[in-house]
Amino acid sequence: MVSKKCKYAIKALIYLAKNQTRDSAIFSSEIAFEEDIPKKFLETILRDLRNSRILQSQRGKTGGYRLLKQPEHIYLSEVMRLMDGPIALLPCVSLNYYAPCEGCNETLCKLKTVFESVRDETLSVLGNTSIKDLI
Amino acid sequence: MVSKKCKYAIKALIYLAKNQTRDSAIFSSEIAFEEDIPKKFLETILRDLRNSRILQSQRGKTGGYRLLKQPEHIYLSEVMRLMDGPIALLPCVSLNYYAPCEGCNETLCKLKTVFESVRDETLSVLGNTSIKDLI
DNA sequence: TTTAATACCTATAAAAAAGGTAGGAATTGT
DNA sequence: ACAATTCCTACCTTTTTTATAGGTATTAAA
Repeated sequence: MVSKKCKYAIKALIYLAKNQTRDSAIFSSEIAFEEDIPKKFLETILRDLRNSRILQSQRGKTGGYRLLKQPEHIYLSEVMRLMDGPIALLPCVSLNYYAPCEGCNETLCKLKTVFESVRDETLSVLGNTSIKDLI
Repeated sequence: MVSKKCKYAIKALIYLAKNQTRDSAIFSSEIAFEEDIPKKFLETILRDLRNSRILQSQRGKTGGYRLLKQPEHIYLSEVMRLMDGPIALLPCVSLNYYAPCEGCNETLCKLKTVFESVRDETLSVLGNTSIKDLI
């Protein structure tokens, strides 16, 4: 399941994308109020998005957040990986968070090929859907 | 991610399928030992599988477990739903565990259609892979 | 230079879920 | 009667999720 944190991140990104044309940066408090997201929780989410160069931030009295990447280049797969970790359902088939299965012969394990298929099908959707598509 | 509980269930089912031809039922202790699954934990898993008519059990000294459904009719989607709940990544697109999204207009929400696609693609794999396919 | 409003940072905490155990009751073939 | 099993309820521990508290650093404007 997609976590609340991840849903909040997507909502915030959509909000920022819709209000991109504004002159000033957008306060986290505004996003929190408009999208009904706990303020302090949202701050940690926006910081993560800034750290991975999806947003840029400005400090001080007239500070706030802006998109750094354009909405059409922010894919759901990227946001979900950032917030929730792997897309894959097994660590041993994860592209970005690979970890070996304990006590399972990967060359013989037939589960592996099944969950590689699931991963590929899932990524073909999430890797082709951007924030722009959600507006 | 698939939980350990679910992996244990799949392993146990594969073990039972491989040893189907035996005269006697198979002890949970044997499965636990052979597949390296905590014994007491496995008992609760086998009970769930029996309650949903995938296994049948026999009590007493010569008791044990047997498959009730044939391996080719036990699909991963069924086992995963039983162990981990919904396949879908959002409650509002779950076929078997539907729950409305709070504070999200479902008719307008574009996330919904995206995650319906993910669900359908995932089910097309998991709903067509049986325990027999994993042996 | 003060002030006020913001982003930023670290630590903490409450709630839920995952993973597993304990102890014994009920059942059944020998 | 006995031994070995399934079955059942309750509990426990650790990890993850979902936040909150309290303050520091930064910046524009008064």
